[in-house]
Amino acid sequence: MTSLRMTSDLRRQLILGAAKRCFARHGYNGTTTKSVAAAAAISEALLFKHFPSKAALYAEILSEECEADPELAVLLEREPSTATLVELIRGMVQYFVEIADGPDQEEAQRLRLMVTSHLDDGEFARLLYAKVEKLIGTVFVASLERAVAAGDAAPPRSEPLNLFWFAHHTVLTAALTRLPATPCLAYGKADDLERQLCEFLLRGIGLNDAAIASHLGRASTPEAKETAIAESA
Amino acid sequence: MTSLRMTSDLRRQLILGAAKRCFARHGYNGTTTKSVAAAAAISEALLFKHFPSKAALYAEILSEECEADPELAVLLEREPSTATLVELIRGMVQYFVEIADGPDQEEAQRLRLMVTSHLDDGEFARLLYAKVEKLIGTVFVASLERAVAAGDAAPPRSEPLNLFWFAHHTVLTAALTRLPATPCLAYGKADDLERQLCEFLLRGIGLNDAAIASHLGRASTPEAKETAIAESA
DNA sequence: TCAGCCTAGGTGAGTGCTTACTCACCCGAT
DNA sequence: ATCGGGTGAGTAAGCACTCACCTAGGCTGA
Repeated sequence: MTSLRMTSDLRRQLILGAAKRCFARHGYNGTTTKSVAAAAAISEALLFKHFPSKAALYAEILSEECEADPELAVLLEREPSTATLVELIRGMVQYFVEIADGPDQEEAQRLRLMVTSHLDDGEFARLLYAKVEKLIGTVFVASLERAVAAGDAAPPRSEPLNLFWFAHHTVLTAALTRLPATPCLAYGKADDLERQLCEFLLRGIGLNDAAIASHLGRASTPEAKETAIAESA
Repeated sequence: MTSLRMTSDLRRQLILGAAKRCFARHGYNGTTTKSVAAAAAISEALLFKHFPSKAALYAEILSEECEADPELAVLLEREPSTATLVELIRGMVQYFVEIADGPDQEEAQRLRLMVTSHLDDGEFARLLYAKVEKLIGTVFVASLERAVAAGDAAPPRSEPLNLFWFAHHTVLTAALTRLPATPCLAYGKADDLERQLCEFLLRGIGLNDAAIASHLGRASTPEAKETAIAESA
């Protein structure tokens, strides 16, 4: 094994990256420290110089994975409105639908960790749900209120935040079905799965068809998105 | 280890039951043949007299788990209608919501197997999805058509079957969040989570609020269900 | 009737292999 | 010369799986 010398911090990051890939693909029990060391192109001994145990390595990955997406922050800044609500759902759908065919599989790993947490004690999932709720929940609820006030949506008879979670649930499983090499569901070979999901979710949330059509019809390109944002202000 | 003598078939079933519990709770890699033997109150050697390998035991559980629910068959017999559609969704929601606090945890095990399959090669999930589609899909699509014809639902702009899967996705994750000992989401401490889910899903499918209110408002007891069925005929 | 044995349910004590983890040691740069 | 990055060769425990053996009972045949 001939590997270059490097700083401790960089090595740590390389190990974490390799371990993340391994744990996400094979789960905690299905991953061996030997395979992680091989993926990081180092010896097993060096791995244990950086992390005291396999469990500690796993725990560090989980806590690191809790950090928020920077691109999400953009949505937070937006004025609450029907357009923001639609954009929020569309962004969520897009994110989850594209998880499977992401190039680096990083988002797929996050999904795998999230799901395995549900099968375990659920602690990681609770942490992540809480973070998402703090980040997106408020924008969602405020935007829904505005949409109701503007006559774009029916007043919700449910806890508004739950509507967000229901939508989240839908796209999470949709992404899950596309995780294996051969997808679990074909969705009628739909090429516009994204649009179908958006319509379903927005209807479920309570938006009327006119609002959905007007806000969802356009804005498929970033430029168009900007236009929609400008119009909504 | 003092265990009674018994027939080979009965012993097989006891082992399968114990193994199902183990695999569902800890996954394939997390389950040891020793723990399965202990759960079945027999020696490990006897286990291997009945099943040639751990993998074969797991495979048999998966194929056995593919069998359909008998109670589902009732819904198949019903005349397609808006009421049937609502009942279908309500039944599905009820089934998934009650998974977590089922007494024997048998349904929770099925959910766990289903989800772990998605993280693996997805083969078991594909089988089960295909079976569900054959059983419920036709009734769902036919009922949705009737609902549209009756003016209860907007004509779907999506593949109708996908609407069913979207609804299925939602409740699947909802059940998943309630699988750990402490639920991953509180849903605003909702006691009427079932109703909120039904409304969200039926709206998403395209039913108008009047139809939802009239079909969902009543029929919370079996007797009322019968009434609704009779009225829908 | 009953010794004798034969079979099928059942097990304790392993087998070889893999796992997480350790330790004595190496080497290049300061 | 020393110190931190790096390793080969372990170790003890745990894994899936096996084998020689045990024992209760049913069925012979004399």
